[in-house]
Amino acid sequence: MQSTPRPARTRKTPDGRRVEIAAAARAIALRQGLDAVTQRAVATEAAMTPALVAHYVASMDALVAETFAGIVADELTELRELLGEEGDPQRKLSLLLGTLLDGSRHDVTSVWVHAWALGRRNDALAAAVREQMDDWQRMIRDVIAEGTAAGVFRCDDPGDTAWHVLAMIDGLNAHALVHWGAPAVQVSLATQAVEAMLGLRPGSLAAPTAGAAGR
Amino acid sequence: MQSTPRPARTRKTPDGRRVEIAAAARAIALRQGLDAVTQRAVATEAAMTPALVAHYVASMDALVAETFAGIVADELTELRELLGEEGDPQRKLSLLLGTLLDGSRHDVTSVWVHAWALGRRNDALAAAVREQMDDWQRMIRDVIAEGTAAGVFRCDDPGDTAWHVLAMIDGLNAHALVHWGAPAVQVSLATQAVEAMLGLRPGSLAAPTAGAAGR
DNA sequence: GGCGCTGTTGATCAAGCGGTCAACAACGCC
DNA sequence: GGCGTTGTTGACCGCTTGATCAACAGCGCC
Repeated sequence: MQSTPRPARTRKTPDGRRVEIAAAARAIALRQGLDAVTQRAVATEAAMTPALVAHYVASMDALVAETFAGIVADELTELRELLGEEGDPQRKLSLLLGTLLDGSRHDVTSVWVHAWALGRRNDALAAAVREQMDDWQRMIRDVIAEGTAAGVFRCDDPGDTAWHVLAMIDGLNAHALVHWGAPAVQVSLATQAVEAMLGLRPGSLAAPTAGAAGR
Repeated sequence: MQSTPRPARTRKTPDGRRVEIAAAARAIALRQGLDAVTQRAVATEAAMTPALVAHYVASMDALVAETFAGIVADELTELRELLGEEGDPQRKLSLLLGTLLDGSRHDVTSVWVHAWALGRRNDALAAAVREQMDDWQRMIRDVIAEGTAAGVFRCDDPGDTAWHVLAMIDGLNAHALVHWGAPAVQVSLATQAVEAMLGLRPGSLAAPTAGAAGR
């Protein structure tokens, strides 16, 4: 009847541990927020010792920054793949709005909001936030530029407009975190707004089979 | 040569102390962020003992919530006064966008972002956030409703549209916190978007003597 | 089958947090 | 001028955080 059955110390490869730590950090960030990514929380989640987490990570600030970057970069990749299947710029933009505003991504939005807040005291995180925001803006800018090149959109500066569209999406999602408004209304109004910014006829960006694009 | 000249204990009225504490908390929130409002930080700022802060405050969570509510409620009052002088709904809305997007309120925006993040673990703060967001939405809704009543705006649901406008403003300001984009471009695009949502002719919401409205 | 490289651990540290409490002392009242 | 009310204080407590380090022990290699 051994009271503490000796935790059966297992020995794994450094790369394996690093993967486990990253996965645990990501799970915690999505479930409880980026500020819950602490040495001990990650250690518990990954079933290891806090000291081991510290051993594999330069600093907790760095781990938080990497976790943030990983989450939002994957989200971007996912969306790029979804949009890649669509050729028409209008439908592509419509799909983008519909997907990002469908209310199924509260966890990622929470990570964004926490990152903006925590970036004030975590330089690595602040840098990662700037980098990821730039990546997202570029993606939207490319969609818009594609449309203007095809003569479908009319827009002075696709870069500026992309920033605005991104800010609108982030603002709506951040609000949804506390206000839980109906996604459908948001998509409709956002679509109106984007149509105006791109010189499109009202209604020409109608949602494509709304809700079909699962996460 | 007294080493510690005995801090000369002063005795003030409870109300006076409460005011001092509130002022210190507000200063810290605006200067360093809502998460820097700690017992010790407030005590240092207000030149008193941490224990005295604890004595006058139900809990630090409550103080943080009150500090947040005070800051953004004052901001709203200020804006209401500014808008009250203007009679025309179009110019009122234009003034609203121009003022809130002039880039001079990073400190308050930071407080908003921190509140969204911290609200997850501070129930009192979360409640205050919902309350203040509702107040802001009502203010914008009234401006829009005024315009629709006058037959100038065309809008299905002023409430929904107000939520959208507020989200857009918050998103743009949150972005400005890390992206420092040019305010002028933001105002221009936001104006286009709002015009579309209110069935206005492009250009009819042109900024009124841009930049004239000081803080 | 033993040895050593190296992954792993528990103990421990300083710092910072919110909150409590008995003791102190300023100020007004009688 | 003494006294009591009450605002104020320092010394704590328990807790959580990130980080360090000597010591331990798998696992592969010879």
